[in-house]
Amino acid sequence: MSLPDQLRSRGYRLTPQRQLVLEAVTTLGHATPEAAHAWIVDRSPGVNLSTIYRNLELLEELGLVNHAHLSHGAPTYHAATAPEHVHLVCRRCGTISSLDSDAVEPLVGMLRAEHGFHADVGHLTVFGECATCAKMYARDE
Amino acid sequence: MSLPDQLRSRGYRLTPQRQLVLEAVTTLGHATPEAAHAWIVDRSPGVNLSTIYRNLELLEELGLVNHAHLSHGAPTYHAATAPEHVHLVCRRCGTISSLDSDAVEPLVGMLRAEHGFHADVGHLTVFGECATCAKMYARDE
DNA sequence: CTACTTGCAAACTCTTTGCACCATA
DNA sequence: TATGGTGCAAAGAGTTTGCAAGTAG
Repeated sequence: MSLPDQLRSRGYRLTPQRQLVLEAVTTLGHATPEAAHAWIVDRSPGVNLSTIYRNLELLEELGLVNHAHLSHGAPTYHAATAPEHVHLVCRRCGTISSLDSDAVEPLVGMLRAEHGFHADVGHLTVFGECATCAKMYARDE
Repeated sequence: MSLPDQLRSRGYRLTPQRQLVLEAVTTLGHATPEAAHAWIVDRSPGVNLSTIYRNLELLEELGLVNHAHLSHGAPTYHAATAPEHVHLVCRRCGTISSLDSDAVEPLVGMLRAEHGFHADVGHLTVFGECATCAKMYARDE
């Protein structure tokens, strides 16, 4: 269902700001509220940060975007249309890479079968050390 | 190595506050800075929140405690002496359960073998819906 | 027209920092 | 007694909210 229909069917209105927020998240791929705001202000000055927050929340409620917590607190949003993926975050260099959800299917299946737990894969973030940093710091510490 | 030795060997001092912070985290199991502070003030009034923050940071640097991000931003600390575990957080009821790290060993091994990524399992949190909530909401939405 | 939205500014929460006094080693 | 540590208060980041003016339907 398209954004206008999604909105109207629930009594919300279609505003330029809402379209921009969705567009920003879709285009940026991994967008913090701050980053989305910067992208939007670039093409439409005057849009307020609080509007970004309100609309990210709304779009998430509608299921059009999701968020995950990469690093210390800054939530990162992606469009729900993007293929679902797991994040790998390197705590040394901060690099964020994506991993197809299929790769964690065994884990998800096990959690469901043995613990009845329905994991939200799109929200899953694995912290650690990326290949590059692991090599670089191999002999330290 | 004990706390006093850990500290002294790096030129830090042993203070009652530091002992309390470590004790709070060990006792509480899952402690936010705020929770640790409450626990400490209970037995030693006057200890400041900023001291808790400073010492949690220090203890983590020494490898005596670890933290994970459960829910929206509030970091949760555990003693490093506790067995390493993964957190399962239910986004409906907020229940936090633990899962032995062995259970995710296949995933960790795969990440290392195929992506060179060294996952920090103790920091891993899986969000989703617990068995109870999954049943309760099965027919909604 | 009416109710939903927005911009703006203030309020909030969580965390960090500067500084003078205090206490460990 | 020489640092390193603490309490206190103020400053910061990130996010939320109240309200009057604006606008989609």
